[in-house]
Amino acid sequence: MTISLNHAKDITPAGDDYAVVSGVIEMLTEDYQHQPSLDRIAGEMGRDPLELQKTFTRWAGLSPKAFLQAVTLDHAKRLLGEERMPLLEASIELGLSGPGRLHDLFVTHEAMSPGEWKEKGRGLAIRYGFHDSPFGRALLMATDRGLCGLAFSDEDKGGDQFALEDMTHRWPDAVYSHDDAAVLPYAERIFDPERWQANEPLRVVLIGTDFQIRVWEQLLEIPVGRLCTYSDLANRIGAPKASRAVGAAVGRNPVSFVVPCHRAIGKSGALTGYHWGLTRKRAMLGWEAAKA
DNA sequence: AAATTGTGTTTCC
DNA sequence: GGAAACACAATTT
Repeated sequence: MTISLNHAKDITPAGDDYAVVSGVIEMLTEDYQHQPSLDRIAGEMGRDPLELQKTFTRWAGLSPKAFLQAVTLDHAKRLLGEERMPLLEASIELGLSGPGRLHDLFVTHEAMSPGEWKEKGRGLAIRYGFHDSPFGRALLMATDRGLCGLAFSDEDKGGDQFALEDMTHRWPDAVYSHDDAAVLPYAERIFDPERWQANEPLRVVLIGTDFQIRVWEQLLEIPVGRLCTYSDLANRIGAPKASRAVGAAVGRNPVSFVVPCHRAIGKSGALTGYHWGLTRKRAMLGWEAAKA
């Protein structure tokens, strides 16, 4: 029995779609110098070329070939290169420097310092749930004040259990309750670019140290399709030599994707690490390149 | 290209 | 408090 339903509207990947697509992405980004053909890719993965291309295109919004061009290091370098000279000035001119200004996702955020967290955090209720996303199975967490966590679950890396523990370990004193329905609106809103509107702001609660929050706020100023180096971020928070510390803070961002930690790269243009997998970071950048 | 040194912040004794 | 670990970067072999 094969699945013959053909809902063109349903973009959400089902089953092993994400596994297939991420496999392709991995292959392409590891091997982009050889510019492997579609047939070759499909052969390697034991899939039908036509079917593979359809799946990939439906999922990523661009063909494997286009993706190959879009997400190689060349792309990263080009984006960075275009911005290089005017980067500091341009970023300010675009109104990026204003405190809590508008940004691409129209996210309104409020910060919770560690002190606040310690006092009020105990007993703070966090609801969480799992939903499919363009980047695989996502774990969302929310307080009554807004979204506070977004993670991803991979079957081969511990699945839901691992993702959940990774997140709950960050705020051990909170009270957690499983409630898929409660976070569904967030899932629908976050992964639909059509709804990134000012009249539909997304409320986010940032829980972290003072330094981390400064870094995360800077991340929020990076527009879709643009990249930023760790040292740029360090400069913008007024700690030019702290790029390494910035990297560590970026990596600890609890609200993955919404706070666009995937748009931070090394100064050389190389894509550095990603908490939820480098492949997913590439996928996000490719997805955004296609939307932007 | 790889190893080395200088870094700031957080975490874990 | 101090050491070790980091999603970095600049400088040396």
